[in-house]
Amino acid sequence: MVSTDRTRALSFAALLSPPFFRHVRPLESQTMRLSRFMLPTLKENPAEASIVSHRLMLRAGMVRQHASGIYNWLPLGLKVLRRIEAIVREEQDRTGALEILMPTIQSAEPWKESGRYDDYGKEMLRIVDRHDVDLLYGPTHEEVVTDIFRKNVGSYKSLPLNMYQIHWKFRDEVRPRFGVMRGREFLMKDAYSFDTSFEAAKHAYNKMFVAYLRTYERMGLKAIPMAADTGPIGGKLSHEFIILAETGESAVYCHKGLLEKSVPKDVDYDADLQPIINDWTSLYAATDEMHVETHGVPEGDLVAARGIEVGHIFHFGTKYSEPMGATVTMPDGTNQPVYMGSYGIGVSRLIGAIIEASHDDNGIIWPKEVAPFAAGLVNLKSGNAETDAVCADIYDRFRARGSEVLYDDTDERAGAKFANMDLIGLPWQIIVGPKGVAKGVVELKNRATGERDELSLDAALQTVLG
RNA sequence: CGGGGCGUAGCUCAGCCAGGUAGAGCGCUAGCUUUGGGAGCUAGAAGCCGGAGGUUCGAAUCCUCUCGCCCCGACCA
Repeated sequence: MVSTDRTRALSFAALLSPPFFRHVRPLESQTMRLSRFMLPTLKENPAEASIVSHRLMLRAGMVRQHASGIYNWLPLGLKVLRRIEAIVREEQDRTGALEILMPTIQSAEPWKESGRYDDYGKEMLRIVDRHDVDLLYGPTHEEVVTDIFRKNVGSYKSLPLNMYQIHWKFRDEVRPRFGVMRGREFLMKDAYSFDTSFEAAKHAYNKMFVAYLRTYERMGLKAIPMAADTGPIGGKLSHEFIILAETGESAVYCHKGLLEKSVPKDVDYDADLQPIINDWTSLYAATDEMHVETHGVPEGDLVAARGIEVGHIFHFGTKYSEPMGATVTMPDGTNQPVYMGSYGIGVSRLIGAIIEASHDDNGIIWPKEVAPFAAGLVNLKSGNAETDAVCADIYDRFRARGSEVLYDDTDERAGAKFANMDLIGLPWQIIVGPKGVAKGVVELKNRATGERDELSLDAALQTVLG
């Protein structure tokens, strides 16, 4: 039967009725009970994973591989991804950058204009639609954002401008590996700055530089900016942000003083940031391909290590604005190509990097800021009236505070519960057993240090919630 | 893209060389016992042995082709 306007109107109304909105639920009704959660943990190491972060992400039930270099994000993994995204977003917003969302599937046209359609090579996944139009799954977005700019911005008065997005990209890597650290599909924050002069663009670059330092620090990481090769994006000024980790994919070198530097707090992004940049770039730091013998660092002060690239910033001037005609009218009436930069953070890769930097033999150790739950609540004897009651109370109090706790209300044995909690790495474990309850205490375990303390319920909550 | 390896139950793997009707451990289901660091016993469910051809009375096993995945290197957020 063909739907009439009337039936269509009715069904649309039905969509607006309350049941349709049931998925939009306040925190209080989200389930954080393990018995209702999907957490497919693995006791054994999957054969497909060789490095520790990949193994732990699979074992902790965070991700599952869908195809080579392409992953499904399960509930626990998605929670971490969202937390990292939120930190990145906050720090970008703080600089005055504006969030937008560009398509994953792009037209080949602007790429033909910039010349990169031919230059990019096989890493670009090319698609032809039914009308024989050339499309591609975006590996990056300089062309698209430049197109947005030229069609919508025409005056120097609109600058400076920085647009960013947090979105999925695809690069058809020859050899995907290391789980989400080197996947083909990955979540990336990419920002693009537009300015009227080289000097102004330098300031835009510096803002991102500082924002990156802050972003990584909030995730519990020590990232070191290193002079970098600009690669196919082009330009002269570029830094990679590197996390030191044994399993890093490239060799890196830096002065040990960089490991001690502190990250600026309460930054005024309108002020001159050059002193901060100078401070961070005054000491030698370079990736393998930029490393030189004439670095001048005393033997004992040079750190040679392996690193994971978690961010890359470029200033490339008019490389795209010129061929694509992205110009603004200046005060004197002339039209001038804009000076651009682009700034990437590998959001999904960061999860792997954080685990590489923070784990032990028992599993992941999440830094507080990115942990999927603030704490785990372990009922050692589910079904016991006393422990059930205490756990229900704790669970409710967390929810009342708007904080998330993962309540293991299953009837697994204690050992299995402990092992699982250690594996998924929540910062705190609140352990409730019959003996403790009889004494009026719960046990609080710090995942990172392994310390366990018997505390009153209030003291435990105070420690976890702060 | 060069080189190597592997596809058998949800996971880890045995069986393949020397063809004969599919196995173990873990996990899962049920019951009993157990209960503070991945428990024990009993009973179960679960696999077109990656796919397609071929050889053979008979193929997980031999041959050919194909698809997928992993590892090492060269390349990349």
